[in-house]
Amino acid sequence: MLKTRIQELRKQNKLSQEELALAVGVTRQTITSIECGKYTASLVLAYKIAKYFGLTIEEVFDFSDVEDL
Amino acid sequence: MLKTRIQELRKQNKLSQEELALAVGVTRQTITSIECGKYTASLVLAYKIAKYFGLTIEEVFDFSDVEDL
DNA sequence: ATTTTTTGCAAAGTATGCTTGACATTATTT
DNA sequence: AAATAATGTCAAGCATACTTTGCAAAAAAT
Repeated sequence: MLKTRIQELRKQNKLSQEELALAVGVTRQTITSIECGKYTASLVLAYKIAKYFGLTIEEVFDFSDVEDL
Repeated sequence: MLKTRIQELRKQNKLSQEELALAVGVTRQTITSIECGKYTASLVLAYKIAKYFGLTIEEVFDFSDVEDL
């Protein structure tokens, strides 16, 4: 499962899960599940979250555990 | 549906769909479907494809049509 | 021109992302 | 201390990513 900086970024910006969810057009449970590692965000959702924080996808999601090509 | 530069990058590198598929660990049909816009790649697959070409996700996938936040 | 490689497509099935609704626990506020 | 806000979780269901097999057409190679 991918690690993410979402929780860290959210707290830096004093943002609740619900506010972020609303901003990127998903439900709060979706944000919770991604933060807690239940599943990986879709590409479009990953983009929306990164853009919301003014970052790239690679800056928000940690791909270091993805098996080598 | 997201536009991608996959086909363009593949041809620049003289790579068949099957070779790319093998390299990133999916089937040929998955590459075809993504190139033809049948569906959007998952986040991890998007990363693997971008990394294969030595690019970032944002350089391979075109998010300009994703609705504004 | 014939063979071989590459590509597009279709249908059925499995796996995973996301929703809805609801409840319990932990912060935070007053 | 009591009320409110924020978070984690569970289950059922829908939507979409991906697989498998197989066939047909287009492109490339011989």
